[in-house]
Amino acid sequence: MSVPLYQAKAELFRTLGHPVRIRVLEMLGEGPRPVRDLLAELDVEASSLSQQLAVLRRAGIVTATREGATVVYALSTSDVAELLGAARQILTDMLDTQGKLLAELRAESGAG
Amino acid sequence: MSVPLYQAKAELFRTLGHPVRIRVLEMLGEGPRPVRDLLAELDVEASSLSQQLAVLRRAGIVTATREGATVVYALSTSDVAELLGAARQILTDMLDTQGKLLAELRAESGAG
DNA sequence: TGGCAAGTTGAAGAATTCTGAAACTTGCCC
DNA sequence: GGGCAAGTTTCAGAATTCTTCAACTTGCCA
Repeated sequence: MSVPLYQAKAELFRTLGHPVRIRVLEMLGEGPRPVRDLLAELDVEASSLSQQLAVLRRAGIVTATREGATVVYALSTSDVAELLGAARQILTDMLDTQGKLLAELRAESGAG
Repeated sequence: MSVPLYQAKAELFRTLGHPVRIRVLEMLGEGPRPVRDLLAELDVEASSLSQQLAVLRRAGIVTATREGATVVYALSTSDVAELLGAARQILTDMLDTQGKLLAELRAESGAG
């Protein structure tokens, strides 16, 4: 076996662990986009975005296609959307639980 | 808004981005486990494992319960399993694609 | 109470990752 | 060919994260 699956998973998650990269993936989830568009929405420097795109490219999560002067990025697999969805699910779950705990605490201190 | 969702997602993924933490989550996916058991399967030092467990705890992904001398860990939400499943899906997808590309290349060089 | 097993915590140095600045390609239009 | 727009690459310093070692709790049992 070359790379154990759990290590590949860890690397995949690490690759996703950056706000700009997440936003890029979310935008690409709606369809391919030229770098220019990503840049317009992201409020980061071009070189910085390029770095993050390179990270995603190296990981094989996105593909880049040159069309004349512009470069268009796209998801390599649409499964990425599910991953992001699962993450959102977990986060809302956790926020929910926290909210309930807070409410209980408030109720207790009100009653006690 | 306190923390933007995309940033929370990035932090969540970053939290998962470590081989030991992945393996711990996979084991906990089968049910709660005392640290001792995790340690037995993982081939890392106790203090190192403890560090990684602390990362997962701080992120709210797992919970720790003391039972006498032993500490038992469990997933805070079973949604984590889906996240890991989605990751596996992406990886097998990508390996698959790569495999096909390799096969095509071999076919071409064989034919050419 | 002493001692051991089970974990956790703190800290320092090594290794990675981030960020922004500057330089470098490519393609296009004049 | 000259110049500009669109991206990428390289690099150095700052910030994070990892790993290991040592010290510290807790609970249990003799």
